[in-house]
Amino acid sequence: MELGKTFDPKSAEEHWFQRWIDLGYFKADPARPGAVFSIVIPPPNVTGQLHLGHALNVTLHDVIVRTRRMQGYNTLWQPGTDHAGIATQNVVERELAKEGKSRHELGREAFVARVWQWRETYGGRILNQLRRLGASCDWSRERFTLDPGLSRAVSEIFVRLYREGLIYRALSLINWCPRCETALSDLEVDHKDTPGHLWYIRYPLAEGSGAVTVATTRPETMLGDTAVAVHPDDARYTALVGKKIVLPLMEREIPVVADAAVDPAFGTGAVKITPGHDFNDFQMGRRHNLAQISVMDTHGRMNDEAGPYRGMTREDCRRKVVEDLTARGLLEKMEPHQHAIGVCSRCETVVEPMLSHQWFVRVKPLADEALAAVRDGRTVFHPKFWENTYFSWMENVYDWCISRQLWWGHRIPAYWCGRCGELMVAAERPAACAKCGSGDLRQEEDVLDTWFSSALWPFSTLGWPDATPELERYYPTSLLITGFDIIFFWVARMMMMGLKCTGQAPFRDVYITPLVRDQFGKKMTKSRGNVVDPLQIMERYGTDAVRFTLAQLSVQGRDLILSDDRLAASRAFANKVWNAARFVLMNLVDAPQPLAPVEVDRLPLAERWILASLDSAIAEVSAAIHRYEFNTATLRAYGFIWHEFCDWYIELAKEPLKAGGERRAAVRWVLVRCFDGLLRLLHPFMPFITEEIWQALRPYIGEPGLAPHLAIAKYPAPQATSALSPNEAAAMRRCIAVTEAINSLRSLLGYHPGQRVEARIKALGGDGATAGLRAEFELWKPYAATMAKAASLGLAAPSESAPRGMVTAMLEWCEAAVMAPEGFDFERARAALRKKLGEVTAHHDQHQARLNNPDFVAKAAPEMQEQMQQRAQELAGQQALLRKQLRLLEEAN
RNA sequence: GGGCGGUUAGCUCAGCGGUAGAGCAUCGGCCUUACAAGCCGGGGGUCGCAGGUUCGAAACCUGCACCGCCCA
Repeated sequence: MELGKTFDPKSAEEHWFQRWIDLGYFKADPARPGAVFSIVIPPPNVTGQLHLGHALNVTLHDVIVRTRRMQGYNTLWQPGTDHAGIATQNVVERELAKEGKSRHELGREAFVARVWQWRETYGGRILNQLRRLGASCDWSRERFTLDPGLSRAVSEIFVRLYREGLIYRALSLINWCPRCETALSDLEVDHKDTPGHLWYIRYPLAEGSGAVTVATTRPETMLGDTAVAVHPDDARYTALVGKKIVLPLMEREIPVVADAAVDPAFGTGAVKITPGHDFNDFQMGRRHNLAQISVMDTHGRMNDEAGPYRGMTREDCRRKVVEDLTARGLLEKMEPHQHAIGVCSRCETVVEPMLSHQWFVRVKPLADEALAAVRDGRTVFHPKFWENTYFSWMENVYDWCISRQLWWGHRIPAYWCGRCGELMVAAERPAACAKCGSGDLRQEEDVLDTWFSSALWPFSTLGWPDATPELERYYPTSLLITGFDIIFFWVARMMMMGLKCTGQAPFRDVYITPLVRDQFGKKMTKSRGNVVDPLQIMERYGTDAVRFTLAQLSVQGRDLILSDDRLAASRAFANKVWNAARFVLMNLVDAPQPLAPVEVDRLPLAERWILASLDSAIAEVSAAIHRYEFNTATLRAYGFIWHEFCDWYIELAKEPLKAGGERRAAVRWVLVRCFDGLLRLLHPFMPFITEEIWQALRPYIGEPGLAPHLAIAKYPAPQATSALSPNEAAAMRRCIAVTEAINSLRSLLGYHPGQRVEARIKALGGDGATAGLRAEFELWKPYAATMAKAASLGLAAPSESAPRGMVTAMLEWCEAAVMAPEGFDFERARAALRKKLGEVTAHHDQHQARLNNPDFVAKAAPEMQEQMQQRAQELAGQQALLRKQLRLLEEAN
């Protein structure tokens, strides 16, 4: 089979992915024996569209999963999506709005049906995009957080936690989004620094003519004030504590209280207390037994408690309150003031702290377990420093508000008796009230926070609470790969719930991916407009190149900056692999299928060298993947393929291929063995191009039980490491160094690339060194001669001086010389030698200075001193030779 | 305000106690039949700043500056 002149990523991507799926290669089978590798995908939001964060995340997943699969692990990669309560409900509501309808007109049941319909139509989009990246998930196991099984897990754990007192319902102050009309958890509120004002308002004392001035950023909430507070040690206000104040506009009497939480340095040191609309005030209110007054409704409009301001929006009310206070001379002043405003992370509406009845998880006991699991190393973060982030959150947890006033989600399994008001929490709807026996039961309207169900993902997807074979086999999972931004939202909560429900931490390792930034180092956000669409760059560069680039830029603990240059370089690499494959296949046209095996130990040096290099690449790449050092892994694979295999071995293979016979047969076998190995090594990073090439190469591979496709072929194992001795490896390094030196001289002397040159080398270090070099030189001389286009390449005796007209270059252990062409301007060569002499001299002086330092002699390790001594001598020798050569060149012309 | 990460060649990053590296870009020479998405060669860095530890620091410690992020 011949490969086309260029690789067509598009057709290969579509073709091979479909084949792999059709053949069921990614299906997990719990019954299969062997070590397990399991991983769950961070379920993307059903409303989601692929962004670079997903692309990176999925690429790294796939690299590991494909590697493990090829290594023979029983592998499960569990895919799916989450239902994204608020986001999805918003999308469908917007759709309805276009039709001039609201969800309330539709009613709950019809609306939910409509959302399901939306989900059927569009919910698979993000997963299809992940497939285009080549994600080798077990797609037959796709799960959705609202699936019956996963919903059952939600009810089950809800009831369990409720019975244990870890879930409770209470009237409390929570974050409320007036636009989404739902409660939010602390984590769903973003704090934005916003320029605002600080208003100084005079609150008159109930008795006498005095007043106290309070400073506030939210004057409209004064309507709900139930106290004024000062610091107990604040001498300015000691006399006021315990006095009454008449709250302006509302004309209500409120007390002045002393509380250590007041910052005397803020504003005037006296603050208004609004327990119904501020978290700090809520706490303070509890300490002082203050009334909690809510002055707004669920839309963020002023309610009856706001008296004359009833019906106004928060914003209008603020203007009116300020106006009224000004009119009464109670507004002392107004200053610009920067402060953090909480906004809904979904819709950016300013959230309102609101008093309401909600359901909460008592997090502390769960967090303690989750903390312990990371502290004692049951779960390990990579990079390790992310554990600090996890700890800091876990150590400062608040109870988690899990109820949402939405229609799309898991409806809370709680029921009220219509007759006696009894509350019952049960997985199944009770037939009758447990207390009075009435059949008039009403289910809680609220649904659960989406993250509540996501927290169960690693085991709910495997069938929990049933003891399924999947749960038995694949839980706990091996690894979680995700971004740092959801350590709190998701990782922490999975840890808590996993430990609570199963007694085991849900994953062994947590790899935190870098953050993808644009080429200017900026975070990609919709508002900046610098979001790059991965599908577009996949079209432009090919999916393999995009994947390779993302993996290559994944350095632990560093952000990832994506640029066109990098992508282009990866595409060039794919092209290189493709062309190398064409070369190999071109030379196999009439070869037997499979090739007859050869005895590795009896192969020539170059063959054993490249096979051993492949082995070391295999070892290093797989070790790097194992340590989650994707950058190291890709660079090593790249280096081997481009610089060892293509630059050297392919070039050296050309001559024996031309020669035919046994030499050709051996080289063919080595080419196939190397290419097979490097394709297997590269497959997890670039699955499509490698499969395409491997299919063409496959007939020549002689392996018992060879897999039909690369996707499930065995991971390459070292085979020839022992066939190359350390001495031979060093010999090849010397061969390469000599070649490079001669090529450098060729360039200096202005030779045309095709022209052959006369060259020779001479060992430094006298007769012994020359004799030592003699044997290996005969072995690698043909390689160096080929690679440096040398018509002749000799090894000179130490006493032999260079013939007239030869120009020399200095290596650490030898000098290499090339005959200059007719009419060459030797001044250029002298300049090169002088430069080299300068370098060597500087270097030598550096060593000598060190050796002359009495402290070094007294304190440095003896081996180090010896090493330095030796090095200095070598450098001195090189200096002397360079000077001699310079002299000779000057005489020559 | 507290914390975390970063600062090494024009760019993106390795190196993390003993001769400063890679890829890309750049410059010079080449269409040498696998590949010009290529080949050969070259240039380019007082390793953010200031102290300290050490015989020796890009690397370890302290402080500072700047960039980015998280939490309050």
